[in-house]
Amino acid sequence: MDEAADRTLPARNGRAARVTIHDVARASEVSIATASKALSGQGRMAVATRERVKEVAKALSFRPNAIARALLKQRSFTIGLLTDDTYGRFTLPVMAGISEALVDRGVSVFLCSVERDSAVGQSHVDAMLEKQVDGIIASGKRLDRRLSVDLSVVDVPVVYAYCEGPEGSIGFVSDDRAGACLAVERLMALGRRRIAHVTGPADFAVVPQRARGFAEALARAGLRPFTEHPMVGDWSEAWGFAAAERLLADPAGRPDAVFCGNDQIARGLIDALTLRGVAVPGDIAVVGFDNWEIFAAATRPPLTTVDMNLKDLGRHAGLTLLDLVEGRPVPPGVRALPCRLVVRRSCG
Amino acid sequence: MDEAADRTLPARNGRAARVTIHDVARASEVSIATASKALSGQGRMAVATRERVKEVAKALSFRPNAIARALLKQRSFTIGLLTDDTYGRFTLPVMAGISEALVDRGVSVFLCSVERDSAVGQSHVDAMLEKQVDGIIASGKRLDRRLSVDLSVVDVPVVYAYCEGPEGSIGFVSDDRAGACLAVERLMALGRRRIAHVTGPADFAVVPQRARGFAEALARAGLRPFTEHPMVGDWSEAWGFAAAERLLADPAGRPDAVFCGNDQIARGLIDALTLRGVAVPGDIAVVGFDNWEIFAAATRPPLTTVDMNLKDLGRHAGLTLLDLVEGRPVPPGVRALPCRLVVRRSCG
DNA sequence: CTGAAAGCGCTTACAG
DNA sequence: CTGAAAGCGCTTACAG
Repeated sequence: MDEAADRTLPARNGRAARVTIHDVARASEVSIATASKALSGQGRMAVATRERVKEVAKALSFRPNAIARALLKQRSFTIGLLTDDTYGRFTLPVMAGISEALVDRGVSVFLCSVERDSAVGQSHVDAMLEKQVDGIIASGKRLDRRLSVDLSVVDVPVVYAYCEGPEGSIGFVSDDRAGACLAVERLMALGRRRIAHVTGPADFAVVPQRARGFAEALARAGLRPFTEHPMVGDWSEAWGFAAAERLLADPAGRPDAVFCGNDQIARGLIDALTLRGVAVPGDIAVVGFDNWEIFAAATRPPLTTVDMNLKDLGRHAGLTLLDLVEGRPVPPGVRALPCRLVVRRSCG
Repeated sequence: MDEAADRTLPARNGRAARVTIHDVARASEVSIATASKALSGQGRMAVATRERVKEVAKALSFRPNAIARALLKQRSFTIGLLTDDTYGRFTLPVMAGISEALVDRGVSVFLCSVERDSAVGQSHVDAMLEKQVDGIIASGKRLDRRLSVDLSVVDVPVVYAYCEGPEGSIGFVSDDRAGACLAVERLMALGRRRIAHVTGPADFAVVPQRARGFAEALARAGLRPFTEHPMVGDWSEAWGFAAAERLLADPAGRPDAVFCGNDQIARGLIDALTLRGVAVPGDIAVVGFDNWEIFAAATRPPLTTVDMNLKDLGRHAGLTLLDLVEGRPVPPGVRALPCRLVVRRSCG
């Protein structure tokens, strides 16, 4: 054993050769089959032998070669994560949730960004499949967009996270309609009755969803929206700023609250209100959507906003993919996961 | 061949069995050795045979098993990317650059976030090593912080990207001093002479670096800083806002330009100036640092700022790791990569 | 020009 | 209780 522990390892390309189960077996004076059984904890064997092998393995800093195991077991304990939003704000928490859920079960995550060019994206998917990923998670920055790569023919399980998938696939999205209800219910609970909705471009699926939650929550309370239709613009601070000015200019009177389609719009709107001497939340309460900390916390006053729980969404996607990989049945369909309201000072 | 192409593949766990080089060989009526040689493009062989094998492989959608190859070649074409900044703004472009540089060479990237808890982080590193990564890139959100895991004993090459490494390691950082010079030179070229520096906490390494660039550029032009010492606060809009008010209140007169330590500070400062009726860039020109689009482009007026070229930094780190993996010598040391100035309207 | 054999590092029935 | 053998899918000398 001592001899084994300090024998000089043969050089390999300038680096120390890895120590294999062969080395462990030799130093423990057992066969590699026995060494394997001892280390895996499987089967019955003399306790003394098992302990001895384990000690030797430790002394040699033996690290089992997962590649060899994967080849044998036809399971790599590796998944692929595709995203078309490397810079973005949405995929990041989703990724973190996926990673967190899987890394605990010994599964590692290949990250791969598929951008506009679908040929490049497809070749990345091919690379993942060659590396024998056990499954793939497709994630994106828009609920209503597909990735540019075709995953329908892939022969491993696929789960979609914050991303549109084909008919009959398994996916997770945030329940933006219900999230919008939370926001509006909060405003109403504070006594606000003249509530406007300033939001993003109507061709984003989330826009009508959030607008529906807004309208439904008001309707349940017997209220009508402050403007007949939601005020639609782009997702920018500039639009929020402009929307505020439009609202203030209306001779028909002002709203006492605004539910914004995202935090940037809310930020711009609050800035404009402040510049015009309108108190937030005193005169007009504001709620945003996204809980993008860097905006929500920096707004003056800090912004109450809807958080989509994207990390949780990622966790669900990861665990569900694991179910599929391990053969547990999962019914197809898209699950909408709940949002939560994060209360800060902008709504009183 | 036809028979092979449409034979039903044996089921494997409910899914289609993967087609192996065995299947290709059988359908092409050659040995697997020949099939391998045909597909790899290596060695001399009858052109007709090679073509036939290739066609069969295509017809069968043969996808070589990279795991088997990795086991044999002792090279996984996989690297590990560690970061302690899953949510953050810095690691993202770095990651994208790494990925981009490596994916083209057939190398896939395991993403792994190591947070506070170093025990968990270490176990992630172990998982990567068991999966036989060819090398590791450590990246972070601060140039002057180490990751919580110890990589000095790891037996694969390691490169540090926007992250502090141990003595004698190989790393890449941005040249913030030179970046600051760019900013100040621009302001001086526009005729500004009374230039202040409002920056972040002095215990961030980048703060003295940027301050040094600021001071050096001024000194070269025979100018002195508007305030004797840089104005130090935190990295927030709120601090920028407060700093503006302090500058305006000074009876000794106003600066005609401010170089800010980051874009958030610049944003807050510009907001405050605008509120007080000071024209940007007319009365006071402003330059930021980071080029965080979501701030820099949304500022009114849009912000001129220093971009650290982080994607490029990631690309360098990736390619350098590849050099090490493939045995090309790389001298140790930290390389500071150039920044670039992105000109928008805030500096005229 | 083509194929049989050995082997990468491991696990798993099966025999002794 | 322990070990010999087969095999995961591939590549690479080497022999024919």
